[in-house]
Amino acid sequence: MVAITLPDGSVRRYDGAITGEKLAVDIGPGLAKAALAIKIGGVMKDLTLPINTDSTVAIVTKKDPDALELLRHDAAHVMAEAVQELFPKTQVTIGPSIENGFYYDFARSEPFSPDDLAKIEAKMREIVDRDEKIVREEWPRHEAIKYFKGIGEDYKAEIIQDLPESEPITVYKQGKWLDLCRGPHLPSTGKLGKAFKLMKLAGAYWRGDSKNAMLQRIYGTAWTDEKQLKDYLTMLEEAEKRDHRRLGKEMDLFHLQEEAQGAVFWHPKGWTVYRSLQMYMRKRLDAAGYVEVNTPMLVDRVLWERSGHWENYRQNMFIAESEERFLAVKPMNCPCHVQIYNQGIKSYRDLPLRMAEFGSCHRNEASGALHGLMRVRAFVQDDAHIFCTEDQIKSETKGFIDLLRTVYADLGFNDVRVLFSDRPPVRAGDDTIWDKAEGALRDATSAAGLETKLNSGDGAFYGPKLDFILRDAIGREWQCGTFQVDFVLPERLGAEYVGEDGAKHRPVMLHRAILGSMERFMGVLIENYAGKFPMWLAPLQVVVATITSDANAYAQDVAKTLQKAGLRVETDLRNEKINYKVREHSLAKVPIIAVVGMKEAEGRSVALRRLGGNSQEILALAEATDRLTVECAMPG
RNA sequence: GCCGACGUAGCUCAGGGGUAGAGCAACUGAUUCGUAAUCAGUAGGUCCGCGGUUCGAUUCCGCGCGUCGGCACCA
Repeated sequence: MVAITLPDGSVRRYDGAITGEKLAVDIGPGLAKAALAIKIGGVMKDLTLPINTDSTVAIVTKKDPDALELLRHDAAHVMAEAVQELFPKTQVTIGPSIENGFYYDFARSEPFSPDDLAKIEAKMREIVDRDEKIVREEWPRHEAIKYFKGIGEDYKAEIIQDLPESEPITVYKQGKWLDLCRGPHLPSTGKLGKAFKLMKLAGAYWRGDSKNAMLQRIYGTAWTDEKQLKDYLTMLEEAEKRDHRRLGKEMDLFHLQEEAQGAVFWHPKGWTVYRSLQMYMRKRLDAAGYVEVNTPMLVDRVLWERSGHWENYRQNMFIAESEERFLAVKPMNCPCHVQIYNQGIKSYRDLPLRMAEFGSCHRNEASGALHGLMRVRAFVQDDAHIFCTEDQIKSETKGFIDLLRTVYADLGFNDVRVLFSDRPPVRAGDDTIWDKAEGALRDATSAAGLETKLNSGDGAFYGPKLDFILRDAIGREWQCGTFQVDFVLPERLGAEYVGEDGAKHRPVMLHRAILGSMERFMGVLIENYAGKFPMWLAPLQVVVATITSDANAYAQDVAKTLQKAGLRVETDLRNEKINYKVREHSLAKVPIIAVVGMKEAEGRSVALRRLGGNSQEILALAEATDRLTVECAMPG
């Protein structure tokens, strides 16, 4: 007797083993048709798997959110079959489901062309129409290796060889085609449906290692129905519209050019936003008890040797030479901050010392890594180092987390995730120090009530760290803030303080940034707001636009009044219709258009039109000035 | 760095072995208008760079540079 418990709590009993397929038929013909897989004890399995022990199960249909993963994995298989039908000498390697879709990596001597994607997609639709049954088989390991080697699938043979002995070797057949796969899969290719689309071609290293061969990856997206597919494609279009590189050009914020790869030319408007952001940060840092410093960009190699950067990070440092001295352009500010700390004798009464710098750093990033503002070679960190005692780690960690949350909230980000990275394989400092550092950070985060996810082995070479990842308006994640506990650098660079006991002690250094890189954060802000900055950040806050040239003098008066109140204002006195002006400044994302015609001039008023709205508010000039001043005030 | 695609006016893009094209923007003139494009005209090019093939290359081929999409990297 096998007792099967269904999600509604009802129990069905069978004499022998039962498959999900039969179970679904038993429950009803509708379900039988819709069934894609079965969850046994919450684990997704094939519908054809015999169940011979008492189990709690659920039939999975496309309504189940987990069905998407199954569907996408099948899409990868169907694509692989299509590719091998069209391009017989291609080897298949791996093809998982991923967020929003799937990919498959192929090994083939000739590259796929973008035109091939359309052919492959058409072939995939044929395979779906064929509605081939998908059948699972378990093969003896040696036979499987022999088989895959025999048909020239060396990568598959390698995968099998590396699978643990305990793992059964399973093969899924769909029609004449088969693939090594752990499963589970849909019952037939027809169940995939046609809400998929091949998206792009890319290179990818075998097993993700740059020492290995480069394979050809084809990415696709797949959904349970056409509407979802269409929504996803629309979302991509929207994301493209808010791409910071595009908006940077459209809004005249900045540009990049090849003579300064990975470095930003900030235009007046972009720099206005940048400066506003920086002024805001200074205000927050002042309030949180930081002091600000500024340190050299070019520093002799000997300091980097002492700090450990020369050993651990030289490849990414720009080097300069002068009078037989080797200088490095600083990739980080920490060693310089320790130099300031080391001037004079520090007492425990000086701690914690919170030393901030908008530090201009250069890192020689791989050319292929560069990406607009998001990944640059020259950038400014909102960096700071907190020198403190071990006892102060907890309260300083908490203080930092509070500050970070405030800043993110002010900038419109409320969804923040935190990763805890522990010791990396290559590191400075011995294990006792690492035990201490990791322990201290762990204690501090739990004391601050911070939930973290472990990111094993990803710490900085001098200490464990927290990474703060925020989610933007369209759901994308950006790693911005960081917090690192460091017992190593103070030691290497000889930082000390005199304790209450009169003896010398080592301070702990907490490296921390909230925005991370100013450049990158600007990119994140542009994309998050789609260029429609909040008033206090907007490069231009008000345009005073005239209806007729008779109002020009008054418009200039209005502009001057608003400017005196500290607002960023321009006038538009051009001989154009008001429609034209409204359209142009709306497209330029100016938050307020103050329209003035003769009526306003005579009554000393303005007609305010807000970005995104289509109504006007007529206010006396003095009142408009007061209100706008309040609205444009920086938070904090 | 690796794989692939791309590089044409300020911008977005079309074109193609034989004098280089559009829209928007710019400039000039007319229009003085009440909340998302007034009309007319003018000007604008090393078709990324260097080589090669060709009577002739912006177009075809090779190399280089850059950009884009991924991969790897991101202390």
